[in-house]
Amino acid sequence: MGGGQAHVDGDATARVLRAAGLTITVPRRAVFQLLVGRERPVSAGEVFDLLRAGGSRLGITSVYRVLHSFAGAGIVHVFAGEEQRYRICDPWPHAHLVCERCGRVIERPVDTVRQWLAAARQDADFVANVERSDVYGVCGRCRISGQVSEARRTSTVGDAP
Amino acid sequence: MGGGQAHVDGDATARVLRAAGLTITVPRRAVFQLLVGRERPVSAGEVFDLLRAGGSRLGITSVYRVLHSFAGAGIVHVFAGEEQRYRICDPWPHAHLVCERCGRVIERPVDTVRQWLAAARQDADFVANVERSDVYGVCGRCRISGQVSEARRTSTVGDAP
DNA sequence: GTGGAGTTGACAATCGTTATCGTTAGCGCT
DNA sequence: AGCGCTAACGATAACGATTGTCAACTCCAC
Repeated sequence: MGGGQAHVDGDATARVLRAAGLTITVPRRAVFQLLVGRERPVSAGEVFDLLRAGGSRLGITSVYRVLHSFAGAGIVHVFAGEEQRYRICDPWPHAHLVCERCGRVIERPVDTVRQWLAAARQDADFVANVERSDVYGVCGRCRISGQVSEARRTSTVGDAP
Repeated sequence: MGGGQAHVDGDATARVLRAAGLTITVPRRAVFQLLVGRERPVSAGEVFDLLRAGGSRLGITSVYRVLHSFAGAGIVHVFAGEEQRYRICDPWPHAHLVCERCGRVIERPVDTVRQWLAAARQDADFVANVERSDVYGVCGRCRISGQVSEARRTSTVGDAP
């Protein structure tokens, strides 16, 4: 236990929040740090449970408020479903590829999907908003391992540092 | 008031339901006929309200049950969101293009989007499930008219025959 | 350190959806 | 056409996720 990369990103969190135009508060730091590094989106309830388990006193109402402020500032993406799930996302334009097996999300720059844009426009006179369109499928990891897990339904602890 | 094409499709409805392996009941006929021909998905609440306005005594519970049976049989597609919305869809493999302006849904055969499949697979080692991935964007009609309506949020009466 | 605006926390209310259960109706069979 | 079994229905209550309210509390500029 020497030099310590313990909470080195404490300031990085502040930097992200400030850049997003949000004031820096304890709840926002807590939620952001819980979200950072996770591949799978988590629900508000999961955020609440995980924070409580970690000793936080944050209320469920505040969890929702914080997540909304993040979504409004564009630093998290909201995934629709029976319950909404949240995940930190990059500031630049990108598409979301959601694995149906393991639930993890892959972000790819919009440039990559220009072919789809072109095809849709030509075929259906439709200009796709790739950033808003979550694409479901199977990621390379799961295709290889052929696993069966349900994902997006089971708890998702143990995916972030 | 002559020959009458009044309820000519009464039997067509029955044919669809039977082909889907569902028994034919009054509530299922009513919901199906309300859904048929609509470009925009409707919520369970809207189905309920519209049917009630039309004199039906169908309960909200039954609306959900009927919609679920339709979804299970594959004759409607469920659109995720704050509230779920339902729309009749074709039996063959297809992608859904959802207009963010007017809310209408365009179906395109899967073949059309093979390019996207290929691009995603090569770039992210990801095999897209095009049938499950609703793509949001702006349809040709709205791009031309440049209208501002909210859609998917306002009531959607007056879109089906 | 102080003040004011923005944020938080607890509680209650709301909304969409599902479970329960007694009643009813579809439909194969006679 | 009538009978009976099973599936479907309707009303009500329950449920879970999300939002509204409002007093107490922080963040941060001064």
